[in-house]
Amino acid sequence: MPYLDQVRVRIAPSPTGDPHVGTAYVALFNYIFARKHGGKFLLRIEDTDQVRAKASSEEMIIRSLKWLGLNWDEGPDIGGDFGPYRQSERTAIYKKHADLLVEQGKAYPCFCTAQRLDEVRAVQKAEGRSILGYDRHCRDLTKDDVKQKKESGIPYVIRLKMKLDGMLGFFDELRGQVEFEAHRMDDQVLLKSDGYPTYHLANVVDDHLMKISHVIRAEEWISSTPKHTALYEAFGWEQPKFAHLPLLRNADRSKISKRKNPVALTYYQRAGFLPSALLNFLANMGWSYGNDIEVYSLQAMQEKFELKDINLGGPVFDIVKLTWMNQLYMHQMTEDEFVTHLRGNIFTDSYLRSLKPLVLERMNRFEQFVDNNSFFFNGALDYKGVEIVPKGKTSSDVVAMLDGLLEKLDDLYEWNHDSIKITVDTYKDAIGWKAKDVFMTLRLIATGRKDSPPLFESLEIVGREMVRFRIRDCMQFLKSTP
RNA sequence: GUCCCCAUCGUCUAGAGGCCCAGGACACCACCCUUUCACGGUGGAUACAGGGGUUCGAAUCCCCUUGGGGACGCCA
Repeated sequence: MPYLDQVRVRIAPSPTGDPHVGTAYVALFNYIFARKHGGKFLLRIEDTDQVRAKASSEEMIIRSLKWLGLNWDEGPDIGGDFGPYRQSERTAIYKKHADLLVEQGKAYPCFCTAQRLDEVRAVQKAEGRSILGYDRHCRDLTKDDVKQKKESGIPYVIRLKMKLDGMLGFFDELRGQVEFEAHRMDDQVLLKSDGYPTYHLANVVDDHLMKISHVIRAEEWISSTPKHTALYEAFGWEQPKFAHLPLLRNADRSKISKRKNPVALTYYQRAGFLPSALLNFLANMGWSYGNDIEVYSLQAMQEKFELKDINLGGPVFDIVKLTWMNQLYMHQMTEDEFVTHLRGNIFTDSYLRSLKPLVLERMNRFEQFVDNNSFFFNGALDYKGVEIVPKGKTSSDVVAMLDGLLEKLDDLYEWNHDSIKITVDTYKDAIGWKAKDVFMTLRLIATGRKDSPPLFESLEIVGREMVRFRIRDCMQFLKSTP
C-alpha cells in the first residue's frame, strides 16, 4: 500500500441545492475509501454564482451529510490545512493559476461572444460535422490584438490550449486505460468572463493544492477527464488516480433523474428512510460484500472494500428493494433508537412549532391532532375515492396541468408560501384554469382532504420534495385509473 | 451525428477457464404459521444479448454485431 498516508478524497456537492442521492452515492464510496486507507474525507463546497442564488443550499448539503452520518475531516467549518474550502472564497487562487498558464503560453484569452459560439455550433451541426466545439478562433491572436481588445473593454474568458494531435488518455482505476484523440477536445474555458472558474479549473487546482490523491466521481465525468489531465500536464503537476463510479439509473436505464424517481435526500429523510438503510442499499449498487451477504455495516464494508471490485454496469435504483432494506433496519432498532428516531426525524420540535399556527384553530381537543393532520407526517397518500378531477375537466387535463405545474415548482428558488402562491397563480392564469379548480386539486393532492389548513402554508411545510412526490404519485394514479 | 463507457434472472448481484444444465436477495406465485394485518418459514417460476474465434473445456479470454448509457456549455 504505497499511498497509504496520502489518501485524501473530497466530496463536491451538487450545485442544484437539494442534495441528491447520486451525491450520497459518490460520497459514500469516497468516505469508505478514505477511511479504509487512513485518509481524509474533505467537504468542498462548489458554490458558483448559480449556487449562491440558492441561499440555503450549503446548509442543506451539510445537514444531509450529517443525517447520513458521513462525517468529513476537513472543510466547512472544521478547518484543516487546505482552506478555504468554498469555491467562492478561492477566486483569487484560480485567477492566479489561470494567469500563470497565459503567461506561459499554455492558455489564452478568448473574446468570442456567446452569440458567436452559438453560431459556430449551429453551423457545425448544420454541416453535419462530427466534432462539435469551439473553433479556436482566438487561439493565435497577436499580443497587440489581445492588448487592444482588452483595452477596449471586450469581455473575455481564458481558454486552455489543448494539443492538436496525438492521444489524450488517462488510467481509470476501474476500467484501465481510456484514450481520446486530442484534436477532438476543444479549448476548454478555464476562467469565465465574470472571473469565476469553471469546474475544470477549480477542480484541478483545488485537488492539487489540497493534495487529493484519488478522484472518485461519477461516470459522467469520463469524457472530460482528458481536459483535466491536460491541465495537470500544463501546470506540470502529478496526476491523481481516477476512478469513475457507474451512474445510478431510472427503471428505464437513463441516468437517475427527478422526473422519474425521487432523488432528493430530503425526500428520503422525510419519507422515513433510515440513513443506515439508505447507505447500505447504496453500497450494494455496484459493489457487493460477497458471500451472499448484503446487509452489513459501514465498518464491515470498510474492511472489505476494494475499488477494483466495483461493478461497472449502471445499477437501477429500485426503491422497492430500498424499502425492504429499510424495514430490516427498522425492525432491528432498540426501544431507545425507536424513540430517538421519531423525536429526531418525525416529531421534531421545529416541525411541531411550524405546525402550531396552522392546525390549532381547527381543533378544539388535542385528540384531533393525529387524524386532522396525518398528511403532515405521511409519505404517499391514498387517492382512492378522492375527487381530484374538477367538474368540466378530464383526468388527462389534470395530468397535463400537473405536469406543467411540476416544472414551475421545480424552478422555484425559495420554497415558501408566498413564492408558491405567486407561481401557482401565474401558472393558472397562463393555462386559463379557474383558481378554484387548481387550488382544490392541489389541496387534494398534497393533503388528501378538502378541509385542510391554508393551502400554501401547508405546501410550504409539507416541503418541496414531498409535494413533488405526491403530485407525481397522483399523476400515476390518474393515469392508471381512467 | 461523433467520441467514450458498459452488458448474468423483471431489479440488485455472486461468478476472475472446469466446483455453474449458474448461487443469493428484492419483487412475484403457492403453501405453512396466524382471530386480522404484518413479520417469519418452506417451495416455485425466471438470466449468462447474438454470432464467430482461442481452448480438451468459456458466463468467465479475444473479435464483430446488437442493445443500453454518458459526454460533446462562459453547468457542475
